[in-house]
Amino acid sequence: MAKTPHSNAEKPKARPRQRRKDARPSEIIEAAIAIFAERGFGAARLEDVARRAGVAKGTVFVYFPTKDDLFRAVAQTVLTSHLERLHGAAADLDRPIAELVPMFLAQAAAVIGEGRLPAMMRLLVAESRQFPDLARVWHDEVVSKVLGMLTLAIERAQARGEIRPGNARLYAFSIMGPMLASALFREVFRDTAPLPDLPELAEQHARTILDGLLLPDAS
Amino acid sequence: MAKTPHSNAEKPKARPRQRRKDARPSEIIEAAIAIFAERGFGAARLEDVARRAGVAKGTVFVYFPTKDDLFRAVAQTVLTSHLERLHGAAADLDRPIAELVPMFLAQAAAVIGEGRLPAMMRLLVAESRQFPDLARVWHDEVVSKVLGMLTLAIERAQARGEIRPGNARLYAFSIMGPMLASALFREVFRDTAPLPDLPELAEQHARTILDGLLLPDAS
DNA sequence: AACACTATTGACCGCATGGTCAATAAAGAC
DNA sequence: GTCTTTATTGACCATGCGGTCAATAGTGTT
Repeated sequence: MAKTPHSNAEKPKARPRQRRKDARPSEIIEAAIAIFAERGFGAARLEDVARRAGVAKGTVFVYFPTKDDLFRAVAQTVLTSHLERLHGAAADLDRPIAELVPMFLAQAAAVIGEGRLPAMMRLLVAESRQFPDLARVWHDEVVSKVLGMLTLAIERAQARGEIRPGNARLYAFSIMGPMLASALFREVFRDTAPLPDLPELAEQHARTILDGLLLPDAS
Repeated sequence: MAKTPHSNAEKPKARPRQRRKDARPSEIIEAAIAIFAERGFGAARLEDVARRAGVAKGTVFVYFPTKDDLFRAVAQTVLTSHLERLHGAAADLDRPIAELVPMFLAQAAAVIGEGRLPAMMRLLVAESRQFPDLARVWHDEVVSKVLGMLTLAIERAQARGEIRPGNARLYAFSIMGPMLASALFREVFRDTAPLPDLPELAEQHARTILDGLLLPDAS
């Protein structure tokens, strides 16, 4: 961990102090998201968060009494930012499953591809033991809801005779699983492996799930 | 983090010292796997690892100069223990895909359900940024190989006209994704949600992937 | 301009824990 | 039994970082 030789050729700017009580929390949270995503919760230093937020270390503690509290705030922020998008998709569960699945997966690809959800997933996976309450909240607010929506849509389609009988919840796993897996894949192997193209995966997986891999036997 | 009131009604046994140079490393690694799995790398204390291995803290450092080294040893151990099983499965890539996929998924369900691979996955996901070299090794030794085998099997089946054309690597994601996702799901939500039954998922997902969700239109 | 209020600061503290090492005692040689 | 070797120990050190707080300086008020 060699440290830059400390060349004080120029001081770090000493920007004049500013008072912006109400802008601070979100700025600090934003910085924390970046730092946590980069180093993980345990290895992240609050001083780095502070610097990134353009603030002194003490200021962080003014708004978040504890590192844990900051992490909770981060999780909560990312969560709510995604909840809104989720509510939007709650409509049209009764459309034909052959339309719904591709839409669903394309949507998932978009969310995963752009936002900070994958990084948050990584953090939650990493810290689920240290913060079981956060795991629970995310489960109840996101995972369970998404899974529930999908399951419901599937059951309705089954009732309509569109798709095969079978455990609807497991079908939901079949549908979502590859998207989640590839989201984490991208996080973990970002610099190591060729990353799967999300929209392409979404599109092909939708077709696969609906029609199956097998070609009709032409023999 | 209240500490037990330190009732020294009985000392921790003071077991007589033993010298077993060659048995130590594996014992320590075993203990480390347990502790890391339980608390994560960052939060794990080497003293706990030592106690669990029935050894003094200093002894750990005799065999593993650094906490990082211990983690690497842990990752390496779990890796090799799974590599053997992998080689076994390398055979029969040319069997009909309709047999291969269910076998593959059932195998995956078994490995995930019993061993310490899910915990190791969690650790790797968590620490992939701190230990990019480990991420790379796991990718090259496990992920890439599994994906490669599957991809190859799929391409051959395509050449035989068994299954649809399409990006074989993404097909591999479609096949494995749900198993990986549910492995992590179980790790993260172990105490929070009803856990999907792995063999059942494997079996149903195999059928879904092969035949698709849609029923032939009987209208 | 003087003042009051308080957001902000950064030097400081304490603790937890990774890491060291001189002392100790098992195990074997004789 | 005595001696040698060295695996093992646990008290100890050093450091990094979470967390505190008296001092400081924006900002609005008069």
